Amino acid sequence: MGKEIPTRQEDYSLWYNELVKKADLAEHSDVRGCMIIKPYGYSIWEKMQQALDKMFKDTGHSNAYFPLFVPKSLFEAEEKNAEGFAKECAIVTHYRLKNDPQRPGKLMVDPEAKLEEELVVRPTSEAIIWSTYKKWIQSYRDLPLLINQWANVVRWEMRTRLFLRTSEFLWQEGHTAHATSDEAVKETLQMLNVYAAFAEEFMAMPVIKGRKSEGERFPGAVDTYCIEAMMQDGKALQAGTSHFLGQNFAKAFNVQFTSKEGKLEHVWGTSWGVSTRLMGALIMAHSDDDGLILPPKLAPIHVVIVPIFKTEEERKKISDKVEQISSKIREQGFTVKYDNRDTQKPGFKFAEWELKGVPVRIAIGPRDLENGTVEVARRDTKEKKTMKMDEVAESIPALLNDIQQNIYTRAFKFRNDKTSVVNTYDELKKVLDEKGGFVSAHWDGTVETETAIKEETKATIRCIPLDAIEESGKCVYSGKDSPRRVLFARAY
RNA sequence: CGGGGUGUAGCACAGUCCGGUAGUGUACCUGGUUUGGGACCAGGGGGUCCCAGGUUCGAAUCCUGGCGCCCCGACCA
Repeated sequence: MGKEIPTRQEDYSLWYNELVKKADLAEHSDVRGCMIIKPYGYSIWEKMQQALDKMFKDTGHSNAYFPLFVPKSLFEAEEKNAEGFAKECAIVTHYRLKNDPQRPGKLMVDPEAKLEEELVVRPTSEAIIWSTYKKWIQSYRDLPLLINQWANVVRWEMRTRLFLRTSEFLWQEGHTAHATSDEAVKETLQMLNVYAAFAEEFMAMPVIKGRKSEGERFPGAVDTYCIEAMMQDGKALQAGTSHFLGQNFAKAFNVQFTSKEGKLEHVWGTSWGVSTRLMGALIMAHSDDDGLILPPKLAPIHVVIVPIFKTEEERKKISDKVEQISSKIREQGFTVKYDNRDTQKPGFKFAEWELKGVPVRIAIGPRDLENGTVEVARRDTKEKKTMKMDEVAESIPALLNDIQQNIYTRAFKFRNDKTSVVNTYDELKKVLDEKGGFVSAHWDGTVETETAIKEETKATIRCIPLDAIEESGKCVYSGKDSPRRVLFARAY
């Protein structure tokens, strides 16, 4: 990229778009607000999927798939949910096109093929899934029902941004049903913890676990929990949510079961999801002015090997050595890319793989052949060192581990630096304007105060941290009593 | 939907005020020299100048009307 990470919001947006494009991750589609995820970008998403999917299975969940279309009447059943999404729904009204008599060779919607009932393209699947759960659940023996779906959803947002907010996006949505409220709450928190663990261990991105305020709650949920991350421009990003639905959907869709005691009761629900937005989080959490930096645990390519050669003979000699090194690295469970293209120069390749965020690069040239060495460069610090050729392969696991740790620590420090504690409204405004980041402040717990602060400062309550200390204070806005601090930030 | 910007080669842009039939960089192709941090030289291919209509001998350029995209806002579990 060759530029400093910009601080102005507008410049940061352009910088972000350029990075996404140059690192070969994704591009805007000609289709309104949609995104084309390119093979390299998709391979990172696949790594995320694999890691998450394993965590879901380890906690007892199974995958299933439900329809893309939700009949409008089903969609309406849970009123708050329907209302919350109504403004951003794509709707199918017809099922056929026909030749346009006015314009030869063109097609038009066949007015005779109007659907009796419109189909909503799912913005989320609660409705279609709970209408199915009604059929699947009769007895406490059918519970808990622990299901996850990998799918695409459509939300017709006013304004879109690559990965962070697109009209169509890929995600996973878990939907569970339980016999008791306690069990459902436990599930909600368990999945929140799964998300936090994924963000921290795999994405090397520290997150704050918390509960959403009433104003930010998922429509139809009793309680919404989230993980919040801090991006390098000082804005917060909601990286995942887990909802305790109470009996709202069970009642809306009449999902009842007979308990051990023989009583008919409504089940208790949860839903939780993360999306390709995590890709945006990954990019904005770690990139530098040379491009993307990938945590080794999500990198599709762990090590890239670049040969430096003048003659065909040299290339062959290097290739033989590379063969030995890369097979030793692969044996340890890592992926190696040998970039032996003779169409690009080494310097070009160095820059290209750095842009794509490959954690480790090994360069081998004639000088190394002579000395029995290689040059090893790490992406996170751009540090280079010369190593013995026959020792490099076994040093890789520790190096990758170190990179994973280092970028986590770096992001953690950054977030801490960007977290402020304030006690007055003036301080809150000042910090938001000058420093950004999370601001910890007392809040009286009312929607009115939250809305007023949002309107005046553009900052929202990101969450009420789960580990917030109980301390009595005065709301920075209203001066009323507050039992604990909450986190404010401007957010994506 | 408001404010601002923009639409010309795959990409990034100049040319538009002042009308004369399209250019630069990069990428691409060919040949040669190169190769330890984004190579160099020479040659070459590539365009409905967003769309529609109008003015004019002649429109990328002027006029009218559409549309798209970008950034900021509004919106955003």
